[in-house]
Amino acid sequence: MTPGEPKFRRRKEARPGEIVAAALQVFAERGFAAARLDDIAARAGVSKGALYLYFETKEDLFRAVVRDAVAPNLDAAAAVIGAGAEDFAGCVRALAGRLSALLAAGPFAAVAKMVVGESRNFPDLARIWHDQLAGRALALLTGLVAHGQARGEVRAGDPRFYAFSLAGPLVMGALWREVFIPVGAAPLDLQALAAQHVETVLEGLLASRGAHV
Amino acid sequence: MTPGEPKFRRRKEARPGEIVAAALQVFAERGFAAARLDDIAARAGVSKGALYLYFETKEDLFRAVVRDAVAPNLDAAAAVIGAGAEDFAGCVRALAGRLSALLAAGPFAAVAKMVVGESRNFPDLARIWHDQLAGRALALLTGLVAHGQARGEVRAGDPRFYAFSLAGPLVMGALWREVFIPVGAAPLDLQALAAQHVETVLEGLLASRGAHV
Amino acid sequence: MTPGEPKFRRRKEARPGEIVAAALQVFAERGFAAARLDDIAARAGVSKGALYLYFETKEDLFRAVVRDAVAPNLDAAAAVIGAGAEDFAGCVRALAGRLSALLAAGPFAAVAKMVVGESRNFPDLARIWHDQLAGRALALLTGLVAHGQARGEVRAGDPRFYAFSLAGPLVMGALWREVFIPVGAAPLDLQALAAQHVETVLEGLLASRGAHV
Amino acid sequence: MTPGEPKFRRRKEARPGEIVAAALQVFAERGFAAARLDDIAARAGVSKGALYLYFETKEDLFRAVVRDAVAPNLDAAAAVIGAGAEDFAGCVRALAGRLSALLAAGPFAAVAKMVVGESRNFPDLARIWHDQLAGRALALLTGLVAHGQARGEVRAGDPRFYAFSLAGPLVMGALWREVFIPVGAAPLDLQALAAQHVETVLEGLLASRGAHV
DNA sequence: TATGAATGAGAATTCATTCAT
DNA sequence: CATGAATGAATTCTCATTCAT
Repeated sequence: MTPGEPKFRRRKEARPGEIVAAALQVFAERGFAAARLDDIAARAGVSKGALYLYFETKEDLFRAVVRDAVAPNLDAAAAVIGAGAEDFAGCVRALAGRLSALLAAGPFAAVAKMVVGESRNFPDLARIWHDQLAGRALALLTGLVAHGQARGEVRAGDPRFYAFSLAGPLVMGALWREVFIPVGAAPLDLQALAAQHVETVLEGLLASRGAHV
Repeated sequence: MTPGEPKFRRRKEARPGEIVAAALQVFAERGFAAARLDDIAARAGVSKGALYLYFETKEDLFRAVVRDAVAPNLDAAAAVIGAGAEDFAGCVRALAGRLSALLAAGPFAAVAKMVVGESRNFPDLARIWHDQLAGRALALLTGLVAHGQARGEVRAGDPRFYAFSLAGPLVMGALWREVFIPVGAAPLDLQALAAQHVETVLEGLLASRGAHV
Repeated sequence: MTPGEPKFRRRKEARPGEIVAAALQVFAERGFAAARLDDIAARAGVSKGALYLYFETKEDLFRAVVRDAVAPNLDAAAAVIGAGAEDFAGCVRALAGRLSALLAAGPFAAVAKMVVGESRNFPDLARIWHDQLAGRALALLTGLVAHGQARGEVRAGDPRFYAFSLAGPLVMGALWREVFIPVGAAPLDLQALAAQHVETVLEGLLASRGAHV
Repeated sequence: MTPGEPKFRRRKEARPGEIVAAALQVFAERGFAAARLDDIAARAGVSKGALYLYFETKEDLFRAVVRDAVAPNLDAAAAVIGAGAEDFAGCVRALAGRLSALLAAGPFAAVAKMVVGESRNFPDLARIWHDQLAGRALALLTGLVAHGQARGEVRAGDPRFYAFSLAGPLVMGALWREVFIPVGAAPLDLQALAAQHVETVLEGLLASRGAHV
């Protein structure tokens, strides 16, 4: 539109990323079916036809969005795994900090919302999300707990359930923000929630216990 | 067939309910936009036109589905509130049992998935869901915690965060089942998860604490 | 348009035929790819969407057009076969008369043009056309010739080639009319052509031969 | 690669011809509308943009293809005309041989198929085809017959119809090959067909006649 | 000349909604 | 009340054409 700007920006390399970024916004706002390719193209600053230079179909673009959201977070998760040399409590505290930072900052929660909403229509995406991210993270936590149990640091019990006890409030908090804040719910500080939750789940809610500390 | 003897005459009062039930299934499977009124009508055993005798638009039907899922659970929640005369731990244990039973049995989790997926397209539904159900339940829990703190039963801390600590694993578990079980994830026993989680969050994960008990 | 006419003509039985007839016109004029569903719908007096109540896709409609053109002519061909009790020359004369009448009257030539033009894009249609019509007719002629040879009525030679000698001028004439008359070529009386051709091919062009008769 | 040594430098004069040759293939396979310029460019080994250096539009390219197929055959036809000094039967035999050779070898039949299929969309091409080729050839044959009649070599009758009797089987044979052989029809030897047909049409099919020879 | 990324008008297809019956 | 044929606006996707490089 601006006369100074070139009509054809010759940058094939940058385009897919720009399009995926625009698509993420629109898909997160509208969901897959209600998102219009027109809107995505407009937000990416390209024509509708240009989308098809980089992605075969709307579904293909959707997959790219989810995959692009998965990949970087895989690295983050791996980094946390690598740092797992500490004792159980320390490890859990570190994890909670990083995870809540991730959830609060990135498009992570938005993509999760999409995956939840479209899991039946795109089972392979749900599978990717599970196999690459959610399932892997849960397995990591489960292993951490089991390891702690083996070392006598953690009390007996189903370690997978403990993983839900550890992660659930953060997941719920992230979705809560995504879903209810836009319609007027009270703000929610994910990192503060994470910090308090970790101590809670480690030490217990009951005061009688806390008194012993 | 015989005019005089309407053996299987469908009572018109039942129709809306049948349609809402059919719509719940289809909406839960496909999401709002991808759900076809043809399918809903077919599953309800009525003609497509008949839908419009009871609901103005597709959106109207969707709202009815969500509202119908909210209403009965409001009563259930109220019942739990009424039973809140016990001590904090007992009250939490009772709540967890009932809530996990609700989540495991009803269409609750499926509707939650829809609300999550369509929260941006139907902000008023997200608002209803929040104001009538999720927010109310969270406030109930928050109040319970605050009451426990006032009585010295619960340690210090942000009671709203504690509410997330209490409810999050159940919410995450319910969505997990809804999203990942259909694509091959390991089964998840929500009630067992609830039972263990309650003890965990009350007593703490750490073995050193448990020893004091 | 006329106020007296009902907006919704409730005649599910008649519609497919009307649509196929309209489609035949448009496909014959434009070819498959260049034909617009809008035009077909308009010519059939229905909305674009109505097309999809009766035909899955544009291809499906095209196939229906070709098939509908084949079926009735099969009966006509069968009738000619059934009348094969006479001597060779009489049989050929009868065939030529009926065939030229068919070609001159029906949508036969127009459909043939379509099949020719789209044979690579719709090989199955070319196959149907061959197996049900063209190949069958050629085989009929070939058999007729062979029978005549066996009875000593027809001179030696490849009977299939003779079949081309018999039918070719009619086929060429039909396509000629279809292709060149619209662009200003001189008119062509197919039936007169058929009548003269039959005598020609039976008796020979050469005058010296004719003198012997 | 080395600027000084253009080993495989494509001569620009050859380009249009290469493009037309590629376009002929694609148009013959797909028809005009279904042919994609991408495919033509790829088959010609040039970029899509390069097409527009030589041809204004897709239609323009299509016209070039048809015209290029017409031109050389005009010369061949003229040569046959020039050789018309012989008697009628000899002239016809010579024509049949050359014509069948042309049809069997070149892209003639494929282009004819295109012209048939697109005659309504490109009436000027049908006109060119008629005025330059088909009509001219038919007129040549008609004149030949009339000449033969004037010399008492050919029996009475409409000479134009006789031209169809002479050419029709070859035309039908050529289209038959083009349309039905690709879908599994029995092979067809055009030259043998031509050879037998000429004798047939000259002498007559009937054995009683042949006996007089 | 030559390229190929980008455009955008155009076409097929879908589906919520209407309405004559 | 109930039906389901019909509608047509909306959306995805294609591809001839352009133009900065």
